[in-house]
Amino acid sequence: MKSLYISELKKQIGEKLTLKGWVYNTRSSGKISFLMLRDGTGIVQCVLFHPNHTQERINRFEELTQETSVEVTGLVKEDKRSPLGVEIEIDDFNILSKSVDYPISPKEHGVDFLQSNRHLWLRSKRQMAIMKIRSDAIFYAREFFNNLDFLCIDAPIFTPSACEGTTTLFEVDYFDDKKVYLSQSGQLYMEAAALAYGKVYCFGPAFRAEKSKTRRHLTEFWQIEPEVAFFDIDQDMQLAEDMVFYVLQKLLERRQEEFKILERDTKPLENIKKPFYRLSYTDAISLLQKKKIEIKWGDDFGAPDEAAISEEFDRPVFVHRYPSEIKAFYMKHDKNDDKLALGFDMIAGEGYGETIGGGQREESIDVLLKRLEEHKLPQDAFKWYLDLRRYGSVPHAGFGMGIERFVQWVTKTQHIREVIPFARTMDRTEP
RNA sequence: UCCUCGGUAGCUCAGUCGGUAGAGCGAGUGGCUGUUAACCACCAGGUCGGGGGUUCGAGUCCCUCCCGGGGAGCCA
Repeated sequence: MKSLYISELKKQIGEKLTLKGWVYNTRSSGKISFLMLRDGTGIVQCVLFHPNHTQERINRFEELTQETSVEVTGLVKEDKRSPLGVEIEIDDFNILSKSVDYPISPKEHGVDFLQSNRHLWLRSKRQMAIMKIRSDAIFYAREFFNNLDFLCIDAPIFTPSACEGTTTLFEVDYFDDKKVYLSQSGQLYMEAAALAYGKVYCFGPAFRAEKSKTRRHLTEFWQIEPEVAFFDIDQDMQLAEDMVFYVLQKLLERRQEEFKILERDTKPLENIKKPFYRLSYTDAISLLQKKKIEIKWGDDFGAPDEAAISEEFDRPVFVHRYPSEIKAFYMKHDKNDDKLALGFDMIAGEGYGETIGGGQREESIDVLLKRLEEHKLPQDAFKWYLDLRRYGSVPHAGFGMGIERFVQWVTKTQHIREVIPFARTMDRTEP
């Protein structure tokens, strides 16, 4: 007997085959029983019409509790009532392993309970849809860079120092009383790689010991970080725009069904066109002041400010050229105004704030040495980084996109914890 | 770290003025020939987060600790 996945059933009408999976739910109505079978690729309804079966099999059907693993043999039939278009007329089934008192019912649950049962919560329809979109977002972001001949260069996770002095790092005991830190960004290493190979990117986890307890923060998240030699800030923003647009189009093409499960209205995403808006920091401040929001030049944006900016536009906005004082030491300053740094953030639409942060890096060793001093950073920790400016330095730029921030926006999910398989937050590291 | 909200049945919650603990869902049992988070009937299920205090009497008031949610700062 052929064994197949539920996602392939539409091409199998009239075939007799075996499906392996788990019980999503059962229903019965007198002489007819229904089994919703889940196998990770989809959910299909299997029908047991009692008059066609032995009493033993009908009794055995009663043992199909939620999440029992089971093997079902039957005929694939077209059925217009089914959302899938097909259903299975059961011949026989075989219980592989029973599931007793499965804690997650198909009804409502609180965030705490679901997070504690994340290992099981992942089996639900909604989580399945989110994970498929996440998987595709990663795949297509990588594909975008591969298509442009970028090299994927992996950055280390153990790092000797901070890439931004301000953020908090997780400290790890290394050998012989040595301390290392979990990487909060691959950027510095991508700069080295860009000067070696021109166009590079990395995709990996980032760790930040920020004591943030919000629906937008994780202590462990994944980001994709390209870096390009001879790029300036404007080319960098263009690259970010092209990447976001590319991934969006692919997701809209491939994941309509998942968006439907998530009840995500895709109109706002479909309406997004190139070019995205560009807004200088200075103009953004005026815009906020015009909206009677209390903010002055030199302040950094908070989450409500970002939301206020994004609601003025029907597509993502790049805010660029921030005051250098609120940006990292490695950012190149604007040659037209030294108070400005050539950095940008991309603010996604619909109230979802900063999704991308990037900019042009300082390539002069003299300027960089001065900056390290100003930021009170230890020079010896950045010795190798300074070498990049010693041996054939060139202008270069890059950015980092938090994949969870992106997926959260695209799926319009309330909590960022739902868009990563196993979330790590300030006070939760289980399961 | 600070602000704020919460912890009552397996889950989601209600519980008035301090007076002896409730619902829906889920589980279980029975019924129903097409159900889509099915429906109908019946039924079991409680250390009211922990500790202390006030009171004749505390889920309810006070103190304290623990746990969780949301937000600020910071960030992707």
